[in-house]
Amino acid sequence: MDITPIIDPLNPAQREAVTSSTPALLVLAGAGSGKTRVLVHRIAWLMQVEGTSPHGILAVTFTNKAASEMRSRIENLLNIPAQSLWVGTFHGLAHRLLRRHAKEAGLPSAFQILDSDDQHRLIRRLLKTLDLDEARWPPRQVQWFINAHKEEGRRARHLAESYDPFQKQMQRIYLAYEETCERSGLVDFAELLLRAHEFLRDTPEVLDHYQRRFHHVLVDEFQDTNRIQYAWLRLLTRERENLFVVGDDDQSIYSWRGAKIENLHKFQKDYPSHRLIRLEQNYRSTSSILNAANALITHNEGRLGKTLWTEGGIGEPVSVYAAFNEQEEAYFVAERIKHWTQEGNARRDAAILYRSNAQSRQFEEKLLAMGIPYRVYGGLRFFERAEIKDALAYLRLISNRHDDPSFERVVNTPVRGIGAKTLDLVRDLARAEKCSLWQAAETLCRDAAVPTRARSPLSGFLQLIETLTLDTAELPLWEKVQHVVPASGLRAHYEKEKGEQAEARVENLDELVNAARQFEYEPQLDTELSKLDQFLSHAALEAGENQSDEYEDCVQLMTLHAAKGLEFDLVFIVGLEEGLFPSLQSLEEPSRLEEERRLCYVGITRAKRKLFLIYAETRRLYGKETYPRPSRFLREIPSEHLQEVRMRGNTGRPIAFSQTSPSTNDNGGVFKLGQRVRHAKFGEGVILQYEGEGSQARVQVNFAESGIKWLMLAYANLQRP
DNA sequence: TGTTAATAAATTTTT
DNA sequence: TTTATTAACA
Repeated sequence: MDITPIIDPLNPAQREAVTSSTPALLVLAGAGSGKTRVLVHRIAWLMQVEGTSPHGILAVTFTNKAASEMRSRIENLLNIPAQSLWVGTFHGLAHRLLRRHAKEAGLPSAFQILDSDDQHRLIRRLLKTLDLDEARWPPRQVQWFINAHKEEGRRARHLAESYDPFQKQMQRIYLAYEETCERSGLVDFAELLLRAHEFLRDTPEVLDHYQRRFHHVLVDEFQDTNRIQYAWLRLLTRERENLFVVGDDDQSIYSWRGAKIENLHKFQKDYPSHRLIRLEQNYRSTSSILNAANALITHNEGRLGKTLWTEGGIGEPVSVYAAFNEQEEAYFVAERIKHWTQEGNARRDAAILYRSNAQSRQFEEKLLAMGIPYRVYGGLRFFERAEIKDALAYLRLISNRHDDPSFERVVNTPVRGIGAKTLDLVRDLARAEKCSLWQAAETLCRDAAVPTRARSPLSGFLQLIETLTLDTAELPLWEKVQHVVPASGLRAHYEKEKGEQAEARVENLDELVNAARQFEYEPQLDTELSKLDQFLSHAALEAGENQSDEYEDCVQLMTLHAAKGLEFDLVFIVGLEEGLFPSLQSLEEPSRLEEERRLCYVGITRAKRKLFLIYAETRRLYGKETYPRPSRFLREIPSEHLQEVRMRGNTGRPIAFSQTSPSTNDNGGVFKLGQRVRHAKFGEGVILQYEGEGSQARVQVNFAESGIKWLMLAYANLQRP
């Protein structure tokens, strides 16, 4: 057998990892060091050389995108379909497991999945039912409470009795939430993992089966695993220590979502036979860029340690630009991108990375004004759109009458005269009888004591669902969807809605029919689950694309988080200011600050050829002018790795300067707007504006300690700090 | 029942 | 500044 295609494209460290005879392996893979390649080639090696059946391999990722990329790369490398291989996300695999063993795991066979939005709505409704004030028990916080406990493996009944009334109430809500989900046959994201874990843990014969079955378990982005995910991996591999993980502690940026870097240390303890291999050769960036990244990340403590290097050249220096304000920041970036494309480069190879989504606006405006096509990542995905979720809710009710969140969602959408009063009756009864909203509604419709004004629209709704069910019973999935969209009245409802968005909504509803049609051709999960139920699960588990116009050559705008795993020739990291990046909320806590630093590290290592680090001297934030200090991350990179740039064809005077004070631009060229200065008495500050000329020139300075003051330039004796 | 005015809040988001 | 939510209103 020819193993050269598996071995040849690898460097020594990669090769060591791929061919290791030790099954427990920790691959510390730096940014751009070829971690996916190692994973893919490892799997190929196991199958082709060690003769492991594809059946015996489990590969786990975090995103659907990563999973499908891995699968297709394996297929390309081996030139065979990799269907029998279990490659998927933690949630997808847990889902698969639970579908297979639904009964044994204590779930109804047609259980459905709640996404975060559904969960949030359910919690809000629950609070109302429990007659709790949302101001005191904010739904987001409740959601966080529940998910955090589930991720730690704790159910409501496991929580210790608390004397803190707040805590106590939270626990009660958690318990009630669990009951509601149970009754409605619903499972949230965290529940998928928790349930799968409990099931394996408590069902020895099944656990034994999977332990035997999976000869090798491989995990991507291991630094992002949370506690329950680790426990799940541990269960499957504890007997044979057959766990191969790839990760990078320096790129852990999701601890706020429960990711535990500690799992890397835990792995080392729990798998004593393991080997550790570092992938430090970088194939992405110039050494200028890597130097900056390496220097920055050394400011973090407790790292496993790693230094990226490259055989490639020095490349262009990393540039730092101090913009006057956020407008000028955007102008500068747009201008550079214009030159970049004029030099014959593609727009899609340029990216603007920011800390928070709100920052995208100014860049969009400038790019739009200059006629540069761009694409903003993030935002609602297809299956998360309100109109799509409405349609799915009808479909869910067709499949399962007791799906309370779906009932709530569409019982009066489109409006059919079922008001708050009527719904309260339904909810109260459901609560009293501990039954579903559907059952409660049925009972009420038979109850002569209920006024007809309330009864008839309600029974109309029940009738509608029954009719939809009957009418679509024999239809294939896509025709079911095609039938339900208009017959539910949703299409008409959105058609008569006004605004530009409404049109898109109707289009989306039509697109849902296409999505269903496409789904019909996709490979089946091996269950007796109806196609409809499979489609609904698919919709929850894979929320779909953000935007569609991927073919056009566009500048890419996204958050630093969204950029993880991507690479671009030209990268701008913008808004490098204290309080913005690092974010205000992270300044107090060292551990959160370190995460911000890792985020910056991730950003820097996205750049292949040229990197700009940009901050503004003045920034309008929440409608107020602020005078932030440049980010500490800039100071943490030694200046020999950085190069300050000024606007092209401009002797250090920002463009905005002439706009702000067109007549008074002569102060000897020493001071400019937004510049930091030091005053003997008032300390450090920033120049806001000035007026007058020569000996009459006055400047307004915002001092950190003393506030905003006007000073005569001639007497103030301002220094550059 | 849907619209409007006031008020509060304000990261990051793989599933 | 924008955005979401809520209370008051027609």
